[in-house]
Parts: sequence; structure tokens; C-alpha cells
Amino acid sequence: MHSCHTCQAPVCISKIGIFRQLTLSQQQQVIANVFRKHYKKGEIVVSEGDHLNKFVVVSQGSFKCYINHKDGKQKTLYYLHLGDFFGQQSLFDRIENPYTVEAIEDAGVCMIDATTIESMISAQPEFALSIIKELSSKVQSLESELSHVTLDPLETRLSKLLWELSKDFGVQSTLGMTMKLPLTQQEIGMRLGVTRESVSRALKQLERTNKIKLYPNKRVILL
Amino acid sequence: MHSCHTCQAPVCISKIGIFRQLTLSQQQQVIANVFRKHYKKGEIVVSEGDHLNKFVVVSQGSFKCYINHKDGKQKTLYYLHLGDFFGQQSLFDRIENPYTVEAIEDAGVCMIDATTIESMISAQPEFALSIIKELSSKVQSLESELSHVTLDPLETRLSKLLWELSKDFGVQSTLGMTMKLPLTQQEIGMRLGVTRESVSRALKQLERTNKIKLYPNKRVILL
DNA sequence: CGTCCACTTGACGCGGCTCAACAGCGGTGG
DNA sequence: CCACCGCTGTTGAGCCGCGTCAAGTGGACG
Repeated sequence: MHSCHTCQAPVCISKIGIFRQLTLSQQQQVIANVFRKHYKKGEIVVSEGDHLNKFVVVSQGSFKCYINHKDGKQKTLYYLHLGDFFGQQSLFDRIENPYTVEAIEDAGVCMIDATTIESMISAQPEFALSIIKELSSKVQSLESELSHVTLDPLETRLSKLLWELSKDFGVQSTLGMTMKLPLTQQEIGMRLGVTRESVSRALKQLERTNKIKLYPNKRVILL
Repeated sequence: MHSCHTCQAPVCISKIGIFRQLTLSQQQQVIANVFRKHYKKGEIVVSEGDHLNKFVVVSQGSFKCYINHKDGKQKTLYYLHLGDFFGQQSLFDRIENPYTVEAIEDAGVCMIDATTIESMISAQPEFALSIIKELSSKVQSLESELSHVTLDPLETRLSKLLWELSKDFGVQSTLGMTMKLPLTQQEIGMRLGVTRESVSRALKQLERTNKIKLYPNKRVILL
């Protein structure tokens, strides 16, 4: 049996959402078919236009997915963390990867061949259901973001993003939700599709209207 | 055996993408579990916030999905045609429907209970694969739209939309792709997240720069 | 023929972008 | 150790795209 040098356990795979519901022997089958790969901060997993032809699950660290635009602009589509996956498009069509995936810290993935995944889906209905569930929730969050981008002003979207970040990075205190921002203003800007100057101004505006309080060292309190 | 009053055939279901790969007996099982419903133009299938708890496949006509916004604005997320489906979110979570679905012409759907769909997915791997494939491509087109909304000016997005529409509604001619617009400028605006005035001006601008030619009665030629 | 609705066009305002200048801070190499 | 550089954040001036409001045209249809 393989052991996992990331987490030292024989089946670290049980920590990953879409694999969790599989039986032990099914999990071991996954492990046998998985190809592990590690990345340092800044390294690229795939670039836009590449043909990856793998199903990729994040096993450690974080990645960001973004689309490059002619005039040097970027749009960050999302951040991937433990258990998130991508590459599902390439399972069926020999399609070009639509975005670039880059490690934002030391990180690792499990890669699985398209054909292997396909037979796993056929053999294990719980696995298919997990994937369908994950894709459904991704669709929903994309739909939601799309409507907000077109209908809400920056200030609202920024405020929403701060609250989402605070779920993962914030601590409840007497004054409100306290958080050290895990992103630079530049990164927030790319995530929201605006410039860093606009982010700076919007943060100040939120502070002026008493929605947040800003402190040195990227600390924020949400009120 | 049930027969289908929409298409007169015993298994019209074979025309619907996600059911096509099923065996005849599996298709008949679908038919046995399906609840059909018809809608006239303007009727609502579900509203935002409703709990539908059904998987819904379009069997006839077209629907549009949109999100309402406080100040009366709407964002059209997409149009659904024969074989498209929605409601996959409700299969797992008792979740509120995130958007409204409305018939834009006389139309019909097949509804399937969440529990039924779940057992179908478990029993029939080809069906699971079809759904995963459809969801993947939906994810991809949403990602693409999201990046274009934030990075491209209206004129570019409008031009892109016209070309997409021309695939379904256009005819190749010596001058270029000819099409009668299936949408009003108002509807195009809601689809792109801008006002009808902006659509009008952008169309004129495209004509001025010789990208298209406009004729009465919503006819366009793409050059 | 009159009504209604889609579309057009202009004037004006505002949000976010661009460009530019500058301050703080951390990292690195001489 | 300090000087320097690059990255982050701040702030101002001016611009441009799209929204808003308002007036008006033209085509479809009862």
C-alpha cells in the first residue's frame, strides 16, 4: 500500500471531500491510480490553452485560477484549497484548459487520468454523486457572482468578499469580526475585476461609513 | 407504456441529451418516473427563494432564467432549450432556488423527484456521466462569461453574443452571416447586464465600424 | 387610424480606470 | 549595517463608459 508523504497517513485521501464517501478499498484503488505532484509558490500547474487531460484534486496548500487578458489584465476566477478540484472539462472533450492554475504557496495535487476517473465514476455511484454535488455548487456560486458583478457596485461586492473571507480567516471579538487580510489589495482587485486603487478607495469608503475599521498590518474589523 | 403528447412518439425522451445514451428500458424507466408539465408564455416555473426539490428537463419550447435585483433590475443568466436542465442544486441541499425560471413561449418540462434522480444516477453510470458532462460545460461557459464581463467592453461582448446567436439563428450568405434577431434590445441588455439604450448605441457603433450591418425588422448581417 | 412598444438620440452625472506622485515596509546585496 | 529596490498602499486629477432621464421616431397591430 502507498503511504502519503504529505500527511503521513496511509489514506490521507479520506480528508478530501469527493473521496470521503468511498469505502476503504475504493480509496485504495484511487491511491493506486493517483499521480502526485508538488509545486512551490508561483509554479504553474497548467496554462490557458494547454491540454491537461487530467482530473486534478488539491491535496495540500492553495492555488489560484485566473484568465489572462490581452492588455495584461487578469481575472482571478477562484482560489482552490484542500479537496477542491479542476480539470473536469478535459474528461470528455479534448478541450483547451480555459484558465491558468498557479500555486500561491507550497502545495500539492493528486492527478488522475481521464480514463481512470471515468471508470471510477462508472463503478462507484457515490463518487459520481459527490462530483455532481461539487459541480452543482460551483455552478451556483458562479451564477451568483455573475449576477453580483453586473448588478452591484464595487463597495457592496467588496463588503461581501470580506465577510466570506472572515468565515475562513476571521475571529469573533467583542467589537466585531476581526481578521488579518489574507490577500493584498492587488489580489482583491483581480478577484473582483477592478484595479488596486479602486480597492483602496472602496475600503476607505467602507471605513468612513462605519462598516469596517482598518488597522495597520492588513487587520480589519467588520462591524 | 406512456406515450408523449408533445412529440407523439413513445420515447421522445431519446431526443434529450442527458437521456439519449440510456438503453430503451432505462428510458422507459425515466418515463415512468417523470411528471410532465406545460407552461404558456410568461408563466413561472419557480421563483427565486422557492424550494422546488425537483430535477427539471426542458422537453419543449424555451425558458429564461434570471435574478431579480432590489431596484427592479434583472440579470438574465441563460436561456434553456430542449434538453437543458436545472434544479441540480436541490438534489442534495434543501436549498432555495437561486433564480426565477419563466417560459418565453409555450413550453413543457419533465420533472423528476430528487430521490428518483439520485437512484437513477446510482443505477446508471452513463446517466451520471452525461450530467457531469453537462455541468462541466455549464461551469466552463459561466467562467468564460464572468471573465468577459469584467474585462471586455460592451461592444466586444455584444459582438460575441451576436456570433453565438448566429450559430442557431443565422444563415450564411454571400455578404456574411445573416440573421433575424431573436431577442429585443431590452432582452439583449438584460443578458449582458446593461441598459437597452447602451445596446442600441453599441449596435450603431458596430455598424459604424463595419462589423455589422443593420436592416429593418431586426435583421442583421455580421461581417 | 390611433395606440403601444421597440428603438433612437441627446444631455448630463457618476463610478471606476489611468496616470502620476509619494510614503511605508521588507528583503537583499555590497 | 546601511543603502537600495521592489512591492503595497494612498491620494489626487482627469477621462471615459455606461446609467439615467427625457424627448422623439417608426413599425406592428387592433
